Amino acid sequence: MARKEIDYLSIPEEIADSLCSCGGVEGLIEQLPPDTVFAQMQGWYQACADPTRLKILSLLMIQPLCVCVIKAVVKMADSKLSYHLNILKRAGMIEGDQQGQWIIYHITDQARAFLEQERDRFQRP
Amino acid sequence: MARKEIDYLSIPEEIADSLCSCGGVEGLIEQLPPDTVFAQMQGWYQACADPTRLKILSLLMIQPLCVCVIKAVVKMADSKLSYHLNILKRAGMIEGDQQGQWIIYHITDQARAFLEQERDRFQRP
DNA sequence: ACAATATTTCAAGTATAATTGAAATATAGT
DNA sequence: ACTATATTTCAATTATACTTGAAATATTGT
Repeated sequence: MARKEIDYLSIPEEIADSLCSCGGVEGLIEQLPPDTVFAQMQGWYQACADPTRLKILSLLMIQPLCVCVIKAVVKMADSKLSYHLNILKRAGMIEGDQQGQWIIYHITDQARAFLEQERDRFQRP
Repeated sequence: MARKEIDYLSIPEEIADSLCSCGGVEGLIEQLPPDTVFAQMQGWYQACADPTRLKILSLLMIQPLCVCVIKAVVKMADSKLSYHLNILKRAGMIEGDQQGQWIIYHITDQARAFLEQERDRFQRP
């Protein structure tokens, strides 16, 4: 029955063979995680898909910082920086605590673990 | 000298202290990777920032597949699928080999390593 | 050479994300 | 209460990414 399904697709033999042994197209689909997982992952990577935000995360790996210091490093308008901070916050990558007049951002454990893993992949030739 | 720099920013004491001991704003900047690294990372995560593309990668983790089988799984128009395949290809996450009439895509080692790491982070509650 | 299938490319339209500058909020010090 | 500083929010614009359908390319079999 999986065979029928594969036949009418007309595909190369090698692919057909291994496809058969994993249940055809239906078998492949069953092996995939549910779409909710892809949606979650997409959100996380989207938050990382910006050089400014990656720099901010990298910065907060060093130590927690208030917005004005982050701003002094990344050199951009307040509102722009705030926009990016908010995206990182919504993604669960940073958290901010009001301390007097200032808001001090720190990186979350999740994000720190992720970036430590990723550091090796991107910072070694 | 780092002290002066920090003073005129007006920041909370705790931050100022640790900032001082790491060379002020200049010290922070020096600890960051060069911008080229952030650009590279950005490209990679951007390629991952789409549920369709994540599904395709997930699929190719199982076995190499021709476009028509991928299409049977993700259920979308040829041109749309081709667009996403091209993005993954440009990012160095998949490669395609013409085999007769078909093009068979496989995931690259880099992408496989990345997704194996990431699987743990997203597939365990 | 021709027809059929697989895949990509292109141009136009639509949707989403990023930037900008002004206005709003919050806190601290006077 | 008033001023100054820090940060965020908002609405409008601009830029980028995604989608669509038609046309182009490439390969195979006749």
